Amino acid sequence: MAGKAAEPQVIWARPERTGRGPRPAFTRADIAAAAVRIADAGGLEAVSMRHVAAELGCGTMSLYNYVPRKEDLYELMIDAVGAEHEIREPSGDWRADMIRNAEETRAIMHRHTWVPRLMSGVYGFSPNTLRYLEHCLACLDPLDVPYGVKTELVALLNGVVTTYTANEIATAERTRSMPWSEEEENAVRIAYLGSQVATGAYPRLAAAFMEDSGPIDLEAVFRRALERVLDAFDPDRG
Amino acid sequence: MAGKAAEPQVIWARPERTGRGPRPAFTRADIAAAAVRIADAGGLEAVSMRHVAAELGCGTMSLYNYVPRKEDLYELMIDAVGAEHEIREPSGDWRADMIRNAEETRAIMHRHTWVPRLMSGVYGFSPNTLRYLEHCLACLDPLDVPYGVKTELVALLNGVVTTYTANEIATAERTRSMPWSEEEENAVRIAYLGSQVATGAYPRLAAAFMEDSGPIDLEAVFRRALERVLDAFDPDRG
DNA sequence: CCTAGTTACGTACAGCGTACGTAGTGCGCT
DNA sequence: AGCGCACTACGTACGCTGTACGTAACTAGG
Repeated sequence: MAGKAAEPQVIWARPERTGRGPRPAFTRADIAAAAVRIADAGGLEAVSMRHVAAELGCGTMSLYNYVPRKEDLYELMIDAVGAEHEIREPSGDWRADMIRNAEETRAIMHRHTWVPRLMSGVYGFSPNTLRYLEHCLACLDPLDVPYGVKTELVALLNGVVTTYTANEIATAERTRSMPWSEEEENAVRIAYLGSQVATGAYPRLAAAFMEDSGPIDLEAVFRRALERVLDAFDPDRG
Repeated sequence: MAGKAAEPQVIWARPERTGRGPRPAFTRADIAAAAVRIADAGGLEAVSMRHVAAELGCGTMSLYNYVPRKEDLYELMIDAVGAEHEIREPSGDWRADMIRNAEETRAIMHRHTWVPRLMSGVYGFSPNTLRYLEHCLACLDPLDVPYGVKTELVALLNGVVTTYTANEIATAERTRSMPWSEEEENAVRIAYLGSQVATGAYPRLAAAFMEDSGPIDLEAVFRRALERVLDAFDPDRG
């Protein structure tokens, strides 16, 4: 009735090549790599259909043969960085393996600081995501709980990794984009926080800031959070 | 040297009114409320400076007197929904109180589905955010650990709430924006997942899907995740 | 009272996603 | 073998975005 309609919305469900017509000049991997390159160099806002097309050396609208909507380009990008996970044989120590996975995810996100911003609103079942998920479950083979619990562990851990790393990146980028130095920015921030705290409305926040006002080791904070989550699933926790 | 420069980057650090010149026609709260109204009705992509100005009944560029950059408008929006947290006297049971806080955050996000997308990349020290943080610490008064641990608990819990709710919203919106029904979408999705799983490359994912393929209770999944996180901090855990 | 700093806002510009139309190409079917 | 159709390629154009800049009106501090 309504003309076209009813193609698969999810890019992974549509075949990369149908066999009819001229050979496509690029693969999805080519396109994803170009977009990733641009995002790494100029941030997520530099990723426009025009820029990606230019990077590939083709007309802007040609891109739409491969990527029906820009949102799908994002999906390709997430999948592309997912390929950077180094899948290795599980060691038998599920805690150590999961920590390694989490640290690797964090490293990937620090390498591609736009990833966390894309994580909300992405389908989540790209080939490399599935590959990584399967790998996590393999690492959890020694843990004797139902698969339902294992998937909850993976979801929880990934969530923590994403939010923690997103925060690290956000604060880092904020200070980077400043025309002034990091010290100045921190001074302004502390001054503001101090002025708020000084009103007496936030006594516990004030106490918390008093407790440790030195420079914080983000890596250590991250590690502690991981251990906490794993503790919650460890039957042998002491 | 370079002309202007060096105004506070963070909107909360600049005063709402300086005392000089004509009385401003709106407050920050007015602007935030207008933006929230638009986002609730038309999604985050409907929030443009022009739309917000029109909603307020003023010229587009007048908005820039109040909000130097669009990013700051987002900041106002996050603060505005933060006001929806109902701060009530802690009960003495920190687990119950924190679960209540988390459920309330989840409810707010479901009421304003654009919140999770804005959480990455926002400053995080708006007045209402500080208020909420202070409240969480107050709820944790009965827990006898250093403030450092308490703030880590709050951060971890908020992270979990955000990612879980973001996922719920993402899948819900995906099926809503379909021209076809939810059943059809699910059929396509299951068909795709099934085709992937059928390759034999993901045996554990296959097993996990076999284990429970019925409709899942998202609320219960969320609750379990909360309990897990709280377990990790509970000295009295059995 | 004067004047500097503010509010208000119209205009303008560069860039965005993408609908649409047209031309060329090569696989699959008859 | 060759027809036809589905595909690739891409230029043009439209409506929208954020916001720099200039101008006019206004008001509080010195």
